[in-house]
Amino acid sequence: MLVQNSLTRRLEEFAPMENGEVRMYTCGPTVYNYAHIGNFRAYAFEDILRRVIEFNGWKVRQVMNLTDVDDKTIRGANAAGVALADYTKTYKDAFFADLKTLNIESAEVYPAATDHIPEMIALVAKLVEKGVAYKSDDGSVYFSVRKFPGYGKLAHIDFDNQRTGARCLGDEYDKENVGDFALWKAWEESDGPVGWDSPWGRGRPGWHIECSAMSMKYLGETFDLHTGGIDNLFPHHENEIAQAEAATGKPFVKTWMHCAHLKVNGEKMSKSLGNFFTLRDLLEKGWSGREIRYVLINAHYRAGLNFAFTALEDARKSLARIDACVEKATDGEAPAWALKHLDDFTAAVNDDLNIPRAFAALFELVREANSKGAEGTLGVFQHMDKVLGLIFFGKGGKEEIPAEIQALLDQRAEARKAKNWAESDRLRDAIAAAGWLVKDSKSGQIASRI
RNA sequence: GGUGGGAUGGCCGAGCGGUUAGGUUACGGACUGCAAAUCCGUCUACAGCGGUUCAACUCCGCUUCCCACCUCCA
Repeated sequence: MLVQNSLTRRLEEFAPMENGEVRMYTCGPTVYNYAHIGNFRAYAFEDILRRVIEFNGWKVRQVMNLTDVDDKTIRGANAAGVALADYTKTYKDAFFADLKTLNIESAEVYPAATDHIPEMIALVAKLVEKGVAYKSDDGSVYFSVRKFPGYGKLAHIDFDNQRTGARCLGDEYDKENVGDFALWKAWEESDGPVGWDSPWGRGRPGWHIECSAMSMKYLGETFDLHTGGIDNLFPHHENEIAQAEAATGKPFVKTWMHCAHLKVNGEKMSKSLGNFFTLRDLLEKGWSGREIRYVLINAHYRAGLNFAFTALEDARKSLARIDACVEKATDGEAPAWALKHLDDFTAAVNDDLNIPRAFAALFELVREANSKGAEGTLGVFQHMDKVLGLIFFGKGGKEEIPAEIQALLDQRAEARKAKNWAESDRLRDAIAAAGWLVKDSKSGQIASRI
């Protein structure tokens, strides 16, 4: 299995570091709102990643954090006048429901930041002890990036040659260096009831510290894989490395992977452009999780993905074609040509998760099964679906044919037997008007909901 | 200004120094009483301009445009 490591910017052979089990950390949602489809592109990518790892016969121990304390969650909770935990619970629940909708496999652990404050305080304390972090006058604790050689190795940024961005100049924090980031933030008026006691006074953790603390708690000080959206590469992941490695003196993560952003109709998704969609928005428009999943995974994860409604339409038709073929597929020994397509499929997913190429192999299988017969191909479809997770997922079981439709079908069968084509066509139109499509096959009429 | 990633046929979207990606659409054919489905075929695709090469969509340079990151957005 070959994957691109963001750390080296190279394709590398990937295998578990120990015991055939991959320890993987994926940055999860900040639960202050319903997640949008751009967020879900990242989770879908991570789902594909873990499925391909499993496809290769390895086990996965995945940890996905829930950021339930930060500026946005605090602001939202205080504005709504509810406790932080109550406020975030709504969005935690929604997030898990959405993962189910998209058939994203569950991680083994979903640690919430607020359940791990002691671990974070301990890590910050260790960094202070080691002299790479300092307390400022306002009671916040900052990480001193100058004290960590190699800061910038993930983002490949040379900080000695960086000009100070305009955004930093107005910074009111009491930092020694503009690049220093908060490990612990002193309590402020706007935090309201949110806060925890610490050796540095009341406050709350900085954003980055939760991932370092929780990943090491559940996966160890060095683990296999860490992923997220490309925007997390810097500063978030860079800072995670700094925190973890400065504390332990050991390499934090072997392989980092990042997926590109999603655009909508060629533009950046934003509320002002009116092209901002949550998963729920799309479901309301009548698209299924299965169709959305198809669009989200049918582009290489490192390439920008253009989310368009025409792509959803294409997905719907493509899935219908797959369904029709799978319907005919049977158990038994797979023909050689089907196994050839499975080989192509396997090679594609192991080549840095090339899912579009994997789909091509799937469609070659469909086409050949349609022309040569689908006997014995079921197992191949099932095998491919271990990675894709949409061939057998959410197909929407066959709808029961209502009695009045069945009556029309029976009449039509009679008319056809008598070769009364005019009557047959009239009945077909009548059935269509009632919302059902009739197809005539060798084995008789097949009716399906339009 | 710095850094990174892009521009592929009507649309979506892979890819490689020379051989069909795939999906979807449109058109034609086979099949069908007619449809539908299915199969087969077709549509001067590689942003522009130079260069390297026997050969470039694929490598190099320049130009145009797009996206991302540059200190808490997947």
